[in-house]
Amino acid sequence: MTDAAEGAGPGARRRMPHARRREQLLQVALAEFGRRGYHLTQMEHVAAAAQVSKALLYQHFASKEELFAEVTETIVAELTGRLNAAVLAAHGSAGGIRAMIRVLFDYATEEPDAWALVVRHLDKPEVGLELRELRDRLGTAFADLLLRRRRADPRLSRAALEVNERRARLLVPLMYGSMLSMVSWWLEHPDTPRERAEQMAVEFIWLGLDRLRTGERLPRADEAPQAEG
Amino acid sequence: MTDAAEGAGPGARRRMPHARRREQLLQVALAEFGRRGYHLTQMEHVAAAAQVSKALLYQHFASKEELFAEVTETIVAELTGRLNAAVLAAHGSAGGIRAMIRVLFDYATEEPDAWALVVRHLDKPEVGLELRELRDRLGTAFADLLLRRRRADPRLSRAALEVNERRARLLVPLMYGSMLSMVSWWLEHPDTPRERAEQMAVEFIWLGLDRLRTGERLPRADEAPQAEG
DNA sequence: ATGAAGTAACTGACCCGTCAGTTACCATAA
DNA sequence: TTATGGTAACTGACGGGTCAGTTACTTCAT
Repeated sequence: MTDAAEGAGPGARRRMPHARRREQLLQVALAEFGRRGYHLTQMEHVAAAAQVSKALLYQHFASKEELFAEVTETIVAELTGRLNAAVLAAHGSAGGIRAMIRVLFDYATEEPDAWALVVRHLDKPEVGLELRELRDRLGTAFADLLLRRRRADPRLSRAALEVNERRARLLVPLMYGSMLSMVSWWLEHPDTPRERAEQMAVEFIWLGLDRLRTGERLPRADEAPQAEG
Repeated sequence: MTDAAEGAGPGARRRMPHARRREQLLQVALAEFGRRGYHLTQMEHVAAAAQVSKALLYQHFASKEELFAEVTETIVAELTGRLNAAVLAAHGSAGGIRAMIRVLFDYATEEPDAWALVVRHLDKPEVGLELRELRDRLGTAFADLLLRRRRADPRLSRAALEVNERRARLLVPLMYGSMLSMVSWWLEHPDTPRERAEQMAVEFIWLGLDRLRTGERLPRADEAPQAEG
């Protein structure tokens, strides 16, 4: 992006100030890690992609792990921030769902490498942990959003609220999984219009969420329910 | 399992016939790969876990890749088989959903290492592909199940059927993602009763699926729908 | 000239895969 | 039963390639 238009001259792109170089390296590293995953990415790949020697890379980052950690931290911070902002700005839970989904589609489109890192390359156990934390943090925030109005309702007893909370927490992985899965699917099927995919996800999740407010609602009986008790 | 009770004697467990040893090695390799993922698992780990030399391992499997491929192939075949059987044996789509979810919970409980391999360790790109194929195969089968009755309905035009099909395919990643995500979440929260998690997933997905038969149904308007058009 | 930006060449460790050699087991004959 | 030879299961030790991280040196801006 910024690197070809940087130094103006034809082959004269070298000798950047420290901070700018660091930024560039982070960007390049993100792309490499995103494309190949942690283990298949070598420090030399990153250096070569930045048209720089490996040693220089090590003057900016003490180790491969540190570089990777910094990259993922950036991603997680960015994505969390976007989602939080979107959810906070949205009106009610339907708007919140639509906003979250839109953020995810946007992010996956704008930053495909970062997205790949988030959803596919969990090979580094440490990162798996971090991402699960991200999911849980988002989940909690979202459950809070859903329950905000109910919490403010003075008619609801503390016990009833707790039941609601537990239900909401159970719904979180379902929503989260559907969203991620839908985005990934859509990326692999570009012929499908994004609007359709988004709308489908919103409605699917919204209907599931509906349970939270309307209470239990079993599958219709018109189709031989479950065979066993 | 069978290895401690095998040779009877205290330290006398060695020298198995070819086929049995091969089975044991596959089992051990599955556990190792499942726990550490492909790249962090070394052939020596597998050999050591089987209380055998690395060289012997290489007499059964030509390479690390081949060993891994054989392991994953086993898993995919097993899981696909179970799911297909469950869906075929179930009555209608509600039963099908419940059956699929039950299979997934069972499998994750009985074979935690295999499960980990399926949902977490996608670091080998090749395996990621295989698993996406698995998902697509299952998705197609499931969409077929859902549409079976509609296809047999002579009143539905070919065009109407096609719309249904397209909708069904869009729903597949949503269902698939929710199911996997719910199982993974439940494994991390053992205090939640499995029945609750299962039931929640069934209802969530069932409601989402409901769209397929009832047609479009937008989120309720009681909550300031979406902000923009 | 001074120091920061940058590199080529190098080191050490790790790990896949191999090979020469050893051990347990089994068949057949004395 | 016991000796003998054949074979399949098994191992220790090492070659060879790869890759994270280092060192000693050069280039450029001010």
